[in-house]
Amino acid sequence: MSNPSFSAVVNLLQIHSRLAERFAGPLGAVHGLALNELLLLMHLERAAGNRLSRVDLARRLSVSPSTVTRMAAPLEKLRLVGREADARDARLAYVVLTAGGKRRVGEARATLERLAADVFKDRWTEAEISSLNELLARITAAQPGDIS
Amino acid sequence: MSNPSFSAVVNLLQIHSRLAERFAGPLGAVHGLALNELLLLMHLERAAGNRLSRVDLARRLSVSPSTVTRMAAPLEKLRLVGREADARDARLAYVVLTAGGKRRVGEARATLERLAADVFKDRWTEAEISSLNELLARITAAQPGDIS
DNA sequence: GCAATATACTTGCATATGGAAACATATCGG
DNA sequence: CCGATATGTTTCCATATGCAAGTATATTGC
Repeated sequence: MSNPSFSAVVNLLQIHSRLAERFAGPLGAVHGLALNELLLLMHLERAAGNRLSRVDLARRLSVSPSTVTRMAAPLEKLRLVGREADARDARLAYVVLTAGGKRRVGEARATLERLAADVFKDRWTEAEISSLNELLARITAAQPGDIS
Repeated sequence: MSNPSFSAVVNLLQIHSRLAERFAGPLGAVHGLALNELLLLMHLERAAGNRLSRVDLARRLSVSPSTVTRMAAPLEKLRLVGREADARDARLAYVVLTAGGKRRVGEARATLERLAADVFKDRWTEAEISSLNELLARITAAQPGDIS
């Protein structure tokens, strides 16, 4: 195809579908987490004080605030996250990573790292993977909250 | 992060969410199509005879067969696709692109090309975009039915 | 200080999707 | 040829998600 921007975007969309499909099984079976739940926990892991407000999480995950509310509920039930209020602003309901949540996200990230490595297992050099990563990082650059 | 495979995969997942969010509005408003519907139509556009069976479409889109069945229904109602039987195998129900479907996918693809160009509008050289595209294409390489 | 507006969160509703089951048809092994 | 198995499609059910509306709190303009 003669339009690299278009091809790149279409390839990216297709790769996502395949990876999500491929990762869902292992992450669910081994750690009881959906891929989006793991990303949520990883954002908390990176955040100052291991906590973020729901709208902040929504922005970082590119989902709606209502989705964050509903994603957080079962994670809270599992004691992987907790809820904290803000002393100054009573509207805020922070999602906080618990000790158990830290442990779990560490384990699940290890699995995701292995799955990610499998993606490039064949016919990829370290330099190529790094090159791809840097190009992708340029797209996410403007985004708040980097967990990569 | 010291693990490029992992970073690349995480970046890729995040970019997808952002792009899907960003593309959904224009595609829906201008062409009345969801992003996944456009991808389905693009697969038909590329396929021999502009037609594919439902399981084949499911594989190419990385969705379940039931999803294809339900995605095809409204597109058929809009006369963008039709249904054809196979002379040899009565189980198959091909999804076929109609003349109207060809027109629509052409228009919508033009919009997606513009949206894709916007992604790289700032701080990207042609060479960088091509480089990214080639690296992404290597991940999709093993996949049947390239529409990029 | 108060009304108007903005922001954070939650809930109700509609839609999208995967998996299992049901069904039809095809293929295979004998 | 026939039973067993495999494949393609659809439907049922459960889950995930966005949007709009509702509620609570904060900020802003006067």
